[in-house]
Amino acid sequence: MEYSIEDIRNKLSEKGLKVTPQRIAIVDAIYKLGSHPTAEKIIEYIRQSNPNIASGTVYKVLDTLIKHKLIKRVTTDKDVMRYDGIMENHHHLYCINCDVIEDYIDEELDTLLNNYFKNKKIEGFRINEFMLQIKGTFDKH
Amino acid sequence: MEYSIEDIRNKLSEKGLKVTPQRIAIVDAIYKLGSHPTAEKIIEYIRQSNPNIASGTVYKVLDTLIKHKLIKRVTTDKDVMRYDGIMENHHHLYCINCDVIEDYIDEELDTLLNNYFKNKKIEGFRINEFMLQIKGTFDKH
DNA sequence: GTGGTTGCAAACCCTTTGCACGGCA
DNA sequence: TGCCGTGCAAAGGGTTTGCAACCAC
Repeated sequence: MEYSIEDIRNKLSEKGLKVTPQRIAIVDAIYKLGSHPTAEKIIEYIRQSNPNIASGTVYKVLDTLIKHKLIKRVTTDKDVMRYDGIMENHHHLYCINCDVIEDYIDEELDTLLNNYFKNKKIEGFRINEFMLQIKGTFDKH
Repeated sequence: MEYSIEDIRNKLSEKGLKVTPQRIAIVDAIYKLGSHPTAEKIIEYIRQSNPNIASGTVYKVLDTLIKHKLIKRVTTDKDVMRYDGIMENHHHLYCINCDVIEDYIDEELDTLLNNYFKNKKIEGFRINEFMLQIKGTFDKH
């Protein structure tokens, strides 16, 4: 992903959020870490350059970012939360053996699903978005 | 879902698990409660008829049932775990406003996805199964 | 200036663990 | 009888909360 700190500042102020060093560092960490980090990984990364950040702050900022749709939570069946900086609709590959989660972007698939549900309504339910979870194994493991 | 206690006893012993009242009660609770209950809901339900069951026991049994593929964990972006007694491949409808999760069974969709990924391989990844998460709102809410 | 943010530490809550007792095979 | 499963209570660990100090705007 290509981005600059200035981009992050802009994203924050567009949402009416105060631009603080902590918030910049957290968004930056999520982008840099890439692989759907846990809060712990984010804290660990930020403390390299900013040892004084409080973990409570990180959790609060993550919540704020989610509320303002700057990041998403990744759904898993584990009890630690993971975060995702990509806001465009996309899908995920889950490894059965380890806890790697990779992004899967496939516009052809999106079209297929959109067309399918354009005709096939689900009674009593209004669809907002969908996300395919693909479980399997990475060859490299 | 149609089932009897005898069915549950059979499922347990088929997997080589000892048939205990607690295990029967837990599987029965998941089937009866239906709507992807949390551990807390399961405990609450069972205590109506069996007030002495320990919560530790419930968690241990749930783990055992998952390991032996009698139930599944439902993936969410919340920090409480939820459980699902349906083992056949199926999808889920997630309500954006509340925490209702409903099953969505659609064989036509399964066929569509299977055919799509029969041709379109994902490089470096071997697909085991997929599950579509459909987010939106229920009219009734 | 002032209201939103941060740091800190304690509280929370769901889940896990250890161990002795109990009950299914 | 042997061993797996249960109850109990304590520990664990990720996340949330309260409050005073701070700092973007």
